[in-house]
Amino acid sequence: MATKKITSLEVAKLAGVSQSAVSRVFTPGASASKKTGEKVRKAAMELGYRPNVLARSLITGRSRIIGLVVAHLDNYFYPEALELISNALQKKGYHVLVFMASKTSGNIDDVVDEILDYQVDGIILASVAVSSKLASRCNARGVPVILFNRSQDDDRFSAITSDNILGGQKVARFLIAGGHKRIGYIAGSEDASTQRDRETGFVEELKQHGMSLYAREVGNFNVDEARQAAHKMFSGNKIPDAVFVASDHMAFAVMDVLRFEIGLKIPEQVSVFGYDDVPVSSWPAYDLTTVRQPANRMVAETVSMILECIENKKTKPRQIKIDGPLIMRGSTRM
Amino acid sequence: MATKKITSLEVAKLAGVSQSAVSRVFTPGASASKKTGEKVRKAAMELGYRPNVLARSLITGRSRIIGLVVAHLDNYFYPEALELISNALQKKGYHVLVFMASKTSGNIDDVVDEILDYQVDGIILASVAVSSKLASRCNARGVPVILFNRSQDDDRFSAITSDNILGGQKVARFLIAGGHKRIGYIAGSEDASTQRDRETGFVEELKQHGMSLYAREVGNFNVDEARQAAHKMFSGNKIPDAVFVASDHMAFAVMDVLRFEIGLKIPEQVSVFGYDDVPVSSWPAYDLTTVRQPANRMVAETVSMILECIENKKTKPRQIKIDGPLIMRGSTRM
DNA sequence: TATTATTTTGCATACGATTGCAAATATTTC
DNA sequence: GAAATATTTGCAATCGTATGCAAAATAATA
Repeated sequence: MATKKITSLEVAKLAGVSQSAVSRVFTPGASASKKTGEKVRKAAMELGYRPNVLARSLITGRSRIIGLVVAHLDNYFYPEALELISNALQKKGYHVLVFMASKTSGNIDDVVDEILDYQVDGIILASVAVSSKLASRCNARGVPVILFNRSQDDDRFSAITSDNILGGQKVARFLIAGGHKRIGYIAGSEDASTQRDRETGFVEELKQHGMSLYAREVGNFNVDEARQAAHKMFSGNKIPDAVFVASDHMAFAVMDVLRFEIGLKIPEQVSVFGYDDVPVSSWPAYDLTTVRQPANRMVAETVSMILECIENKKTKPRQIKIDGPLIMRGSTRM
Repeated sequence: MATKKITSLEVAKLAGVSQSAVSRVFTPGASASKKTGEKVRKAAMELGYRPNVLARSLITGRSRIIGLVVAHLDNYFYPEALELISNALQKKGYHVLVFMASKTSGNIDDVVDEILDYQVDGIILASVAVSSKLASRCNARGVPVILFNRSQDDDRFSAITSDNILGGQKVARFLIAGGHKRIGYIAGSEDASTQRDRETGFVEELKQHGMSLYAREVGNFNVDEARQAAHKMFSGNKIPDAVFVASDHMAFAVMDVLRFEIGLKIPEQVSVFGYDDVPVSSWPAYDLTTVRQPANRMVAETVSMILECIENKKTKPRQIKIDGPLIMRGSTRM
């Protein structure tokens, strides 16, 4: 097998120019005459030459790689986000190095270290929390970090989320307007900002109307735990007439338990409200009323923010909240 | 902002050794005395030094990056596979650079060129077909390419799939044994090997029993088209009593149409059979009988295969088919 | 202790590109 | 056509690390 590497030097020889000329032809914005441009391009084509991105990165200090840490790929909000992020970055000439945080959840810091080893130009953390040690390490290296769908008090990071507090409020208003009197809540992971904000907005709006949570269980953004939570919440004789579930993904499990195990009619006996608006929510089998997290806008903000930080190192971190609409479907009565 | 890069040279100075010593300490299998090892590690820790993977790759010629091209992330088989692949490779010290093929479907070749620019050690193509031009380009560079969940006649690639022909056969046998007389099929993309094989096995087994397809429509592995296909297949007065859908993802759409738009009972009036066994299939709302694609075993084979190819360049490409069990649930009558 | 075998270490080069600088060309202006 | 300006080009250094080679240090053997 002819595993020879084609370098710019060989192209240069064939084209009868210097190696630097070849480099310039392939470097946007460098000066090269039309004539050499053609000669070089022809020779490159002939040899199948393409610049070595790694070598280029070494000298420019920019790898055009973005590290993406993602957990919870089982929540279908994330595959969608991943696809959007990757596509958007690809369009800007960047590429995504993925790191899974799910199985290695304990040691996010190690994961980030590995990412930094690749000299990434930036890091996107999707639904992942970060230690402050790690924060300063990234800061020291001048690598911008953006939190996606998670926020954090640490103001060294930018964070893009939907407006979870407002979302929670909207859900409360909607359920109250629908005449529900016994409203339950199934929480996500207590340490997630999304969980906290959704619950805060929800509970405070209930309070505004002189109400409070009728029941509360924790599902940890996990299908099995959500299932158990539903069982607990609906096993006694004092059951809610509505339940707000902190994510669609959990809401599906809850609906299944209510319908097929407890035997309750949705929405006649219980209204179920989700959060995310993943594709499955619109499928007739669930037809779940939910709050849309506008993935495309969140991704657009994330990408433009990280590129801005890369271009201009002194960009101040910002926290962006994007409002998402209520999507009314059949799992709630009005 | 103290954006200074810590290089091996600085560590060397602090530790009072040569730069090569530092390099050796961080290169597994290189000779360094215990004493210098300690000195270097201490200095490195103090400065927060970590080797630059890119610089290392430049000289070793191995980047420890695997390029992964993936389409159809909306089919939940793939997020799962992606997670498994990434985790498995991470464990072996490799990392995954993702490329989306969905939106840029026309120009897979360009995508692969971009991948090669990063000097990846190998490429995994998930449900993506490849031109032979591209094949030879990868071959010329000595970069192994593995097809995941897709096979191809071109014997320059290894391919890992489930045993789709056998799977199709099993489905046919099961449906026949269940006493179904009018059996329909909703196909995936005609150009996908998975689609072809599933259909081939299915139809041939029907033939073995003196039967043939009662109806056939194409869903192209796409929810909307599957929906339309279901409408077409079940709109006349000659409707099937069973339908095999080439993927779970499409099968959900078909079930929704049958139940909520046509008004048929599953499985009393129609049996629905899927393929993949994605997590949603086991959810009670669908409870879909299906053929499991053993993602974990497929991934294990894929990863060990690609690592083998990387270690030993002259490994011959192989086509591996992995048998998957029938998962019997409530969407089919026996 | 002297001698040989083994490890460890530093020097210098290489990987494949980019880029500042100065020389060489090409272009414009008078 | 000569002088002044602008553009192209090649040379050489550089990015941060790995590694062959020979010298130095250490360990093993007699």
